Parts: sequence; C-alpha cells; structure tokens
Amino acid sequence: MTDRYEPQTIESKWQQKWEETRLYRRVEDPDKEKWYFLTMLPYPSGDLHTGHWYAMAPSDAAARYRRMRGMNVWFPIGFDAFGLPAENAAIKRNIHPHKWTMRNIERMRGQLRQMGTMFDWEHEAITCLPGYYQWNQWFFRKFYDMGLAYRDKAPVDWCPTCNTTLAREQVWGEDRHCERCGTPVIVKELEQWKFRITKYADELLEGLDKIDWPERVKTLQRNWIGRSEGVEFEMKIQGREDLSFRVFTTRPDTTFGMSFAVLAPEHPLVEQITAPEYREEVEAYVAKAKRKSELVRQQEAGEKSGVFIGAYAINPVNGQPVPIWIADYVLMTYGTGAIMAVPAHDQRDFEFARKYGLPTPIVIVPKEVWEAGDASAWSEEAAAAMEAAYTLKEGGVMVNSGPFDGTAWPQSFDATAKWLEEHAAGERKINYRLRDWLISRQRYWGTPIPIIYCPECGTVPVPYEDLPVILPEDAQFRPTGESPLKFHEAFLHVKCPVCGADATRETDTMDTFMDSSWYQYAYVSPYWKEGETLSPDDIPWDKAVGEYWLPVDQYTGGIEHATMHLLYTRFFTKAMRDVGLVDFDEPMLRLFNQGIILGADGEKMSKSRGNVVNPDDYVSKYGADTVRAFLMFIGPWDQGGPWDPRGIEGVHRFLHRVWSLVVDPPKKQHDQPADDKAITDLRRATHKTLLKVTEDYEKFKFNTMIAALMGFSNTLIAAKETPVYGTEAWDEAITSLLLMMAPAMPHISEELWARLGKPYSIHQQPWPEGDPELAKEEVVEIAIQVNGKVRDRIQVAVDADKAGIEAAALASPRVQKWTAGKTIRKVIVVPGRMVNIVAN
RNA sequence: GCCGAAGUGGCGGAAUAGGCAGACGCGACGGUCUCAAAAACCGUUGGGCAUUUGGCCCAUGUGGGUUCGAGUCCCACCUUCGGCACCA
Repeated sequence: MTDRYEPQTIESKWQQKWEETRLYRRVEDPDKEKWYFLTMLPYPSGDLHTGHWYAMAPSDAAARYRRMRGMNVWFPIGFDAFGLPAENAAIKRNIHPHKWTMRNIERMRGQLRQMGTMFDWEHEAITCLPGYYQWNQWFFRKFYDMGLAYRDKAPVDWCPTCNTTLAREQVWGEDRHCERCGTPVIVKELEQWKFRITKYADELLEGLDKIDWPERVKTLQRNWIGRSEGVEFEMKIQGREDLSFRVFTTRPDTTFGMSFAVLAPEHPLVEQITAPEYREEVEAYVAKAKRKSELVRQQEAGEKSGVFIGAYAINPVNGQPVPIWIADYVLMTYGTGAIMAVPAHDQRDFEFARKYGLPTPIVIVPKEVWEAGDASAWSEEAAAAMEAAYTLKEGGVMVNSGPFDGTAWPQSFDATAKWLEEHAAGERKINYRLRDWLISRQRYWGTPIPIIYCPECGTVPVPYEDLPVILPEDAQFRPTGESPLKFHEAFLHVKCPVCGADATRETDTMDTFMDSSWYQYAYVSPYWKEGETLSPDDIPWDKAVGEYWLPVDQYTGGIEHATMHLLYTRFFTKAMRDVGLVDFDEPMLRLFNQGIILGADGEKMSKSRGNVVNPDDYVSKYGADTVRAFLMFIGPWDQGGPWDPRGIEGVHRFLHRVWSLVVDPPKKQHDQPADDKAITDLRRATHKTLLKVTEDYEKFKFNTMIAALMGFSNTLIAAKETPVYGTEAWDEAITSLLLMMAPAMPHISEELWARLGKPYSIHQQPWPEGDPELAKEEVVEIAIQVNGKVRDRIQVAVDADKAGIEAAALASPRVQKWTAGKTIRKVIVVPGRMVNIVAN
C-alpha cells in the first residue's frame, strides 16, 4: 500500500470490487422506499464526451446520495442505438451499422465504468436489438388498433441531407432547419405514418401541473401545444346561399368589427367562388403561394400580400357583406384555413387593411372611454389615427355592436359565442398548435414499421404473432442515403396475412424517438419475451417488477429535448395507460435539466473550433473522482459553463489534501488534552457542514456542496495540528467528511474509508445526519451600522436579546464617533445579523 | 415582434421570507523549501484615496423608485443567451 494518492490505482481496484460484490444490483425490497433514478440514455457515437460526463456524473452522485439516505435506488443505463450516424458510417466507411454500433457500445461501456457510476448493468437495454424493437412494433400495432396510428398524405418536412422526413418537433429555428444536421428542410407532399398525439393535447397540458419539472420545460411544452380557446362559426357566400365556409376566432366579441374575410390560398372554396374577372389574378397568387411553400421557406419580413377574389361573405351578426380575399398569412393547416378579419383589433388584419385600404371599424374600446361616454373614440377619425390594433381583452368594452354595446370582457366573449352558436351554426372550439407526431423515416437503421400493403386488402398490419419484423442484415447501402429496404427483395415481398396474395412491406422505419419514448419501461425487463410469440394481451415487461419500480422518480437530462423526447414519452405513457399497461399518467415525476459544458473559450465544443475536451485525457491524468468533482464544482448544474483546464487542478489539489489529511500523521505531537471549546468548535464545523452538504445534495447544488467540503477540509487541516487531533470529535469529523464525499467522489472515499479500518463499503453506510443544535454558534459577530454604513462589529451571545444588543451597539466608541452631535431617531436590531442606528 | 432565462472582482462563481457583497476555487503578487525549476506549503489579492495605529469613499448591466437598510422588491431601459415566429 502506497501512501501517495494514486487515483488510477485505487479507482480501477474499487470499480472491480464493486462489480465483484454486486454492490449496485437491483433488489425489489417492499420494505424500502424505491427511487427510480434515470438519466437520458446516450447515443453510442463511439466516445463518451464531456457532455455525457456532465450529465451523468452529478446524476450518479445524486443517486448515490439517495441510496445512502436509505432508499432502494435503481439507476439503470442503456444505449439509444438506432439512428443516422451508424448508417452514415456504413455508407462512408462500408461498415455495417450493427457492427459499428455494437463496437461503439463496447467502448462506451468501458468509459462509463471508468466514471465510477453505480449503473445497474444487469438491466441494460440496447434499442437496436430485435428483443427491444419488437416491442416498438408491438406498440405500433396496439396504437394502430386503437386508432392512434394512422397514415395520411399531407405536406411534411423533409431534410435533404438526412434524406428523410422529420416530425414538426425536429424542425428548428427561423430557417426551419433539421434538428440533427442543421440543413434547412423543404416541404414535400407524402403519405406518412403518424401518431395521434393531438388527442392528448389537453391532457399533456394539464398533466404539467402534476409533475415536478422545471418551469422552463413546462413553458416550452405549453407554448408548443399552443392551446387557444375560441369560436368556430359559419359565413355564407353572398348570392350563393348554398356555399359557406367556417372561420375560427378567439375574439368573437369583435365580430361586428369584421371588414373583410380571408381564405388561405389553398382553401378549396377559392376555386368555386372566385369571380371570373378576378380569376387570372387569383390563380397567379395561388400558384405563387404554392411555389413559396415548396421552396425553402423564406422569411417574408412580415410583409403581407393578398388579392380580392370578387366574392362577398355575409357577417352573421349584422348581415353585412364583406369582401373575401385570399392571403398567405392565413394558413390552411391551422383552424379552418379561413378567418374573419377585424383590423381594428388584430395586428395582422390591421397591417393588411392598411396596405389595401380596407376599413377599420372600432368595436372595442377601453373601459374608461366607454364610461366617459366619449363617442368620438370610435369615430372614423379615431380609426384612421390608429397606429396599431387595439388587442387588449381585459378592460375592453363592446361598442358599435348593436345589442352587445357596453358588454365587457369576458362576458363579451360568452355573449357573442352564445349568439353565434344559436344563429351561425357556431360552436365553441379549442385549437392547438400541436401536430400529430410523424414517425415515418425513409432510412434503414431503425425499427421497420410492421405494415403490409396488399393489392386486395389494402393496408394490413402485421399480426402480433408474426412480430418482430426483422430488419434484414444484408443491406446494400447507397451513397444517396436512400433506404436499402426499398431494394431488398426478400424483405419487400411478402404474402398478405389476410388473403395470402402477393403483397409488399412498408419500407419506412420508425423515428428513433419511438425507442426513447418507453425505454424507462424496457429497463424493467430488457428484451422481455425475446424469441417468444407475442400477443395483443402481452405486457412488455415483467408486471410485478414494474409495479414496484414504476414510474421514474427522478429524471435528468438536457433541455434540448423539451418538445421532442420529453413530450413524446409523456404522450406514450398516456397511450400505454389507455392500452391498460400502466395505471399512472406521467412517466417521470421529477425532472432536472443540466446545462451544457462549453469549451475553454466559452463556446460550444465542436471539432471545427478545436475546443473539444476529451474526458479520457483528464481521467488518466487526474482520475475519475477529480473529473467528477470538477464538473460539479464548475457552477450551478443547470447552468453549464466553460471547462477551465486550470480549474481542475484546484479540485485535484483538494483531493490530495484530503488524502494527506486522512493518511499522513500530524507534524506536531501534543501532550495536553484538547480543551472543551476546541472540541465544541470542531463539532460545530462538522455539523454545519453536514447540514449544508445535505441540503445541497437534495437540491442538486453540487457546486456549493463541493465548496463546503473544501472549506471543511481546510478547517480540518488546521485542526489536525492541534490537540483535537485523535479525539472522538476528530474521528467524527473525518468520518463525516468521507461519507459526505462518497456520492460525489466514490473511489477516494472508499479507499480512505478502508484505510481507516472501516467495514466495506462506504457506499452502504447510512447518511450522517447533521445536528442543528451542535451546529449552532454560541457567539456571533454582528455589524453595527450608522445610517446604513457598517461602523463597527461586536461579538454577542447568539441568544442575546434585542435590548442587550442595542445597548452594546450604542456603547461602542466607534459608533459614538459617528453619532456624536446627532440625534438618534431609530435603532433597528436584527438579532444575530446587524444593528442599524438612524441618526441625524 | 412575442415568451423564457440571465447580467456580481482579472476569471468560474457564492450570497435572494431585503440585513456585514465577493464563500469556495482559479489566476496574479510576495515568501518558505531548492544549486535551480516544478510540485507542495504559508501570506496578500474588488476599485480608489489615505496610511503611525484606528481609517474614508465608490462598487452587483443603466436610470429611477420603495425602505432604517436593496445584488435581492417595483418601474423603465440596455445587453447576452435560449425558444417561438403571420396559430386567427
């Protein structure tokens, strides 16, 4: 045994021992409170990078802390193994995606072990294996049976680089680029498989109130779902009483202010009602709009355009005809694809009306204006003078609206909604921005969609007992990225399971977000029923085990998945509940989003910038404990921050100091016994640190947790050279230090624990409780201010009363210097904190 | 444009039921050790002024406000980052 701190030696030694003794094996113990701790599973790109460490090391510390608190903690891991990089490697380097992926996984397993995590390797899952993805297909089939999976032809986003369609959630930013590769997407009209996530829109919204997730994520999801309440009603065409269209509005109270109506250029009615003399112009506009949507969508800088189609619609509330226009600011994909335009009270309509000289009748005025009886406020001059639409709801009162004049929000909404329901075939309606989840991908390396197309029977789902549809291994990869499945004769041709006719398989595979939508359930029993015949009545995991562990208690991962994975998995759980697989509504009860770790230059790590930090280099130089602690020390976990190559030295020095504190004998020997005060002071430091560190682990405040441990160890280094060394209080301090370090720095604490002769393993010890009584100070220093400025500091007993403190403060000569010649007006005493003397 | 988060020393960051701003660490400077260097250890370190001791003033993006007292609360603005983008 060496006396020097050699992390490389001790870390591998303990990692081996932990595995041999199966320290972290999962046991279902009904007497213990279970804690399912989960961190987002990595994509096996080949190397565990700093981002993985930043996500996983603090998660591991939090999981280990819970474990020491006496909870039955399960912390599994797996690999999100389907996806494009594997297929691209196949195309570029002629290596099969399966081989490439499994090789990477092997490498990353080793790296994950080096991190010293308590991952439960006995329940690892790899999503690209048939035993896993057969359940993707089983779920698809279930959803199909329930009407949750459907196929339709509609404009979809296509990434020309990835050669596949994308879900709306995977199209990001102003330029509408592919979330994965950054290429701007184009729009294509294709038949694609979708999941009816919109069916759960309301529930996805309401469920947010029941889970302990960061507000940021909740807000992102709420905005993404984009619920808006309004009224849909009918507008008849003047002179063509057989024809009508429906409009959606969130402001039925403004209906009297309608001065025109707008149809989306693609609206089916345009064709029928356009007046002959306008036809040419209208067709040109429609063609232009269509072309626009097929090109990379340009930002139009808000400039609106449209054309009058020579037809009029009847405003149901007052029977007035209004001109019908078409304009591309009205989208066919939202609401009814048609709107009533109220320029005075909608900014977009306002801009349009100004551009084309359409009237702007005011029908809502502020309450004060109404109460003042100021009629000029809604005169023509007032409308002409408007610089922007008046869109406020609260405090708005209806005017120029016949029988509704004087009605204020929100009664105005209800009254007009009711009127429209009764007179214009109207109904209250809720619209959502959320679209159904497009799951078809035109790529090879994914789960085959279990569908067969039969010329006789049409679309036929693969029977449960024929699952899984195996992804054929012998694929010919094309440089274009076109899916090899389309050309794989053996895969393609199949007999129809219903009539036996020659039929073909669906060649699209599933979005890989399918895999991660339910992996937390798969971990319960990885590859459940692999090789067995599946049936509709199955449960994709061992039911009894699942009942103990599910749902996930604490989830950690990046916020970039806010409207993708984190939305999909919530949808999936609700759908699974409706299938009867689970009896809860939300998959993850608590969520914490860690930040992003940046390069030393403060920029996002990237190969092109050359600022990528390879954690392996630092692990071999300083050891995993140092890297773990450093990542926790950098700053608040949800904030991320730059990797400072010099900062890690400081953390490493701290570990060396702790090592020497425990292992080396003191420099001096003392023959006098320690006095009571020294003992009390030491115990106070110990218990103060215990309370602080405990609170910080609870709240994932790892940076201040490490800082507190550093402070405490500095105290101990000084105390070591005093008579308290070797006392019971000293033992308590050292033991507490190691126990507090154990979750964050599992190897060094285990080694020092063993060197103290304590029983294996430190990771099976109960968490040391801090005692608030022992942590209490006896004497506190309080500041004395005169007119808000600190002029003196005095020592007072912690329980000194206000009067005593005030007297002591006023007795201070330094204070008297500042109050001399002044009258004391007021003395504010905050016990234990400060005194402020107001004098002038 | 809208929504959200955030602006504190040379740097990463502490401190918010309003109560001593700058914990902890990095860097820098000085010292011990050494032939020397590295490492390690000890000390100093927000800015300015003063300095024989005690000191004084200014400081948490900017400008106001509330308060005995504001990094923390309120109003307006500036900057950065993230998200959404004609959603009717």
